Amino acid sequence: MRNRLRELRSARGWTQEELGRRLGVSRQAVIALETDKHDPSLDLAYRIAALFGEPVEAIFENPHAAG
Amino acid sequence: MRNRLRELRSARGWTQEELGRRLGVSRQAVIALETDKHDPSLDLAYRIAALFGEPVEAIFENPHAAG
DNA sequence: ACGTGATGTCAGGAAAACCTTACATCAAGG
DNA sequence: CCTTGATGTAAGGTTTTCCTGACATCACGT
Repeated sequence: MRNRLRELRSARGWTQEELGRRLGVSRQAVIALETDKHDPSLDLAYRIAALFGEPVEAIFENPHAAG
Repeated sequence: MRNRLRELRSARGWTQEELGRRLGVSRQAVIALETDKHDPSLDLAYRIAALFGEPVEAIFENPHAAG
């Protein structure tokens, strides 16, 4: 699922390790998300949205969105 | 994670099996969500939101929400 | 040339989200 | 009483998400 994670992270000058620390996940998990290896759990998606102050849909593209 | 799945489903008069069919998951998956056995994947959460025409955050309570 | 930091990959494992099948309960109707 | 439909539980298996640890690369500064 396409996302703006790398864009949002580097806009804040954070490393993948720093982002992982702030989200409570490993650096590998961050890499897997940024490189589209897999999708986040809903709970992790909510933590990411809270951290960046944006709705989930604004960060992770919804492939089932209406319209 | 608390959610309004059962409320939204029964408001439409659907059975758990019918909802599972519309979402492309098993009846057990629907039960597990409604009874808080586990959280949906982000992709499934998006399918649910699209089906009911509401944002994800309006269906699944975000425990990390700001404010 | 050397070391350091950031990124990515790989291997192997743990945990959570899904699956199917089977069985129990309980309400409503005939 | 009996059947049927809706719901829930349980067991066992697959797939996906997330983990640690090790290693390769590449840019940068000294």
